[in-house]
Amino acid sequence: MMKRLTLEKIGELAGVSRATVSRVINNHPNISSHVRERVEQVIAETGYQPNQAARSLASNQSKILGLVIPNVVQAVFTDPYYPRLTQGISAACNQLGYTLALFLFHTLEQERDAVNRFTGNSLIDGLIITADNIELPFVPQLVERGIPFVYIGRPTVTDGVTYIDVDNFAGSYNATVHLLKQGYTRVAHIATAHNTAGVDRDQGYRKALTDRGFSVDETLIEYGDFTEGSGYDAMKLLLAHKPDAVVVQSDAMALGASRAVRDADLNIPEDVAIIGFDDLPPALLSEPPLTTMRQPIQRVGIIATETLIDMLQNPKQPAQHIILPTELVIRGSCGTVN
Amino acid sequence: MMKRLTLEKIGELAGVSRATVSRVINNHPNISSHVRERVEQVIAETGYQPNQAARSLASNQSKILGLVIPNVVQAVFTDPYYPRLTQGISAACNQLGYTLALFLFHTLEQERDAVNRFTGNSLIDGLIITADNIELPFVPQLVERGIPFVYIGRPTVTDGVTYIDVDNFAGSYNATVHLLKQGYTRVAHIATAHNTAGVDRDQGYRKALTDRGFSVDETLIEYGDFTEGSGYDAMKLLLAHKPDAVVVQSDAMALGASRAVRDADLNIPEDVAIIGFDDLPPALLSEPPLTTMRQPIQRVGIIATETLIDMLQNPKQPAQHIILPTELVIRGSCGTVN
DNA sequence: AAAAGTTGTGAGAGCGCTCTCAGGCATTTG
DNA sequence: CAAATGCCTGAGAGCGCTCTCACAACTTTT
Repeated sequence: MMKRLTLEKIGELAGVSRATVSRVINNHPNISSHVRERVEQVIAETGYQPNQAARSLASNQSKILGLVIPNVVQAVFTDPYYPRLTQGISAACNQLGYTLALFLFHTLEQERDAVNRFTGNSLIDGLIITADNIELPFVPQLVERGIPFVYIGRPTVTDGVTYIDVDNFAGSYNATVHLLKQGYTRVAHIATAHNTAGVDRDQGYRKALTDRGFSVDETLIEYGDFTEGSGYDAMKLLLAHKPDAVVVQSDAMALGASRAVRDADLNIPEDVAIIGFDDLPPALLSEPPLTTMRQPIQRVGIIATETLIDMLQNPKQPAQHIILPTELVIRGSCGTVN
Repeated sequence: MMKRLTLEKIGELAGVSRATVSRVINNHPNISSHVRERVEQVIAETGYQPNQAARSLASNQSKILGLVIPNVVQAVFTDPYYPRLTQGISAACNQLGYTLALFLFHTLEQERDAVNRFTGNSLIDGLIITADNIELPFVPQLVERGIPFVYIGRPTVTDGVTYIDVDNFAGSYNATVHLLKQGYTRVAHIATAHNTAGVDRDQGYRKALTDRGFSVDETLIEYGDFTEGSGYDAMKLLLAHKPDAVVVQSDAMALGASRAVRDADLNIPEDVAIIGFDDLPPALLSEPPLTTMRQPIQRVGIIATETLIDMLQNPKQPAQHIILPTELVIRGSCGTVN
């Protein structure tokens, strides 16, 4: 157990001042190359690591980013969406020299005074907010307190908020068009409520129908909450109206829907074709494999992180709205391939 | 955007010194109650939050715990195990006033010099290490450098290492015994290699057989890697040897195994009974619902966190080995209930 | 009633870093 | 050749806390 090293000690060993060592570590220009080399050698030999707390205090930045996942209860367990997103964020953090702190809320109280954990205590430099279906009460508060953050998804109030989203409208539109082009005429929809992604996807579905000369039949639209079970229930209801295809707003619900179809002794895709949304691993394993609209989830995480760090380094720039495209992945459940 | 508050300013407003305010915040004894009240009132009115960096620097502890999940690539996406564990850890952190930092490794290089991120930079106070199947190269290094940590699972070298594990041996033993008691005579096993949990479960399976007078048939044992696909492959191989039941080391593999059974046009549990391990949500949704050995995953996370924080507060105590029990959850796939 | 112990508070020295400022030295300019 | 400019380095002042020490004001002991 060796003694704790400080800048001072490294400077002593290298025969320079603390300030110079600091410059070397922070890659300042205007350091003579032989001094830089000597200092770097001493650092390598001693395995010196700068004290983060002292750095934070002196520089007023912690190099820690916070990832906020509210509403943990349902989604996090069922859906590989969050792990995948986290994966992307973590990768970007590692690469850019940031540490990732995870904030899950387990009680309403924690959610309520969450803002205080991020305010004026120099714990985190910025936040990545993910929200599934409930608009967070603290998003406006974050704006008000001037905490830098990016939002994943599209918030209801977009003013001055930087967000990263996928093109939900186009994704749903294209999925629906794909089915229509195959000749399906009763294309149903399992939607979700209370979230902007769901609204956008719903509009994409409707627009596709009308664009291709179909009218929207409200009895062919049911709502779920992104869980497998809700997809099952919704499909049960839809089957009464004899759809020949269904566009589902998530893979998990699509899997539930196919379970309902099987339970009704119908076949996929012969009796009912199904298209999901997400392209998470379970989609591939279902029988038949699920056709789905792929979201670049991991990329969303990476871009969110990069965008946030960019905001930190260049404040005062206007809020950005980044929309990433989706991609239709055709597999067995939509009747195009056999 | 109000001015940054400091202890000094709060003291000024309350008419006391910085030291006294610090005492109030840290709940020191020997403060007169009227002073304490006045200070607390000022803090409440101003919304003052102590600067974490300064605290860390002065007190030499960051109140940040690190969660290390190596080997991300495969498991994290497929398996709700990690999200669930994280959930438990996060809950405990929130409750005990710690912040949770997440460390995922995305490259071998990151894994290799991970230790340095935790050493002598006062970033984290302690670590929670999870490992799935490969023994981490840095566990001995952590011990050597004196970084406080708890290990989730059982490490291969347990000396001086505090770990939290579930009773894998008993779980697997009891699952096997349950099938044997039902009258199944050719009970197969889908095991895993290179991890202590797998070894323990394998031994439990074998012991159960011999205890009840059966001999171990090595052709009835195949290996997977915890993924659905590997369970499918293993079961395909096993079916050649006509098992009438199978004990599987994870739910994900059990789901793969049931897919293989269905693909062979056999029925569960009539032709082959299945018992999984974990009791994660998908188990409930499979057809028939999966009988499984439940692990208290979330509790493991909570206890790991509590144990770690206890170690931080009381160093010098001996390493603890905590083993939590498992519980058999009987559903449709094992032929006991219809 | 003097000595000893308690309790509550303030002063002040760090913790290990960053960053401004000033100055030494070498190089360029008028 | 003096003056101006640029490059490199050190000194030193914080950043906002914690924690020891000292001491004043009481209370208890002898």
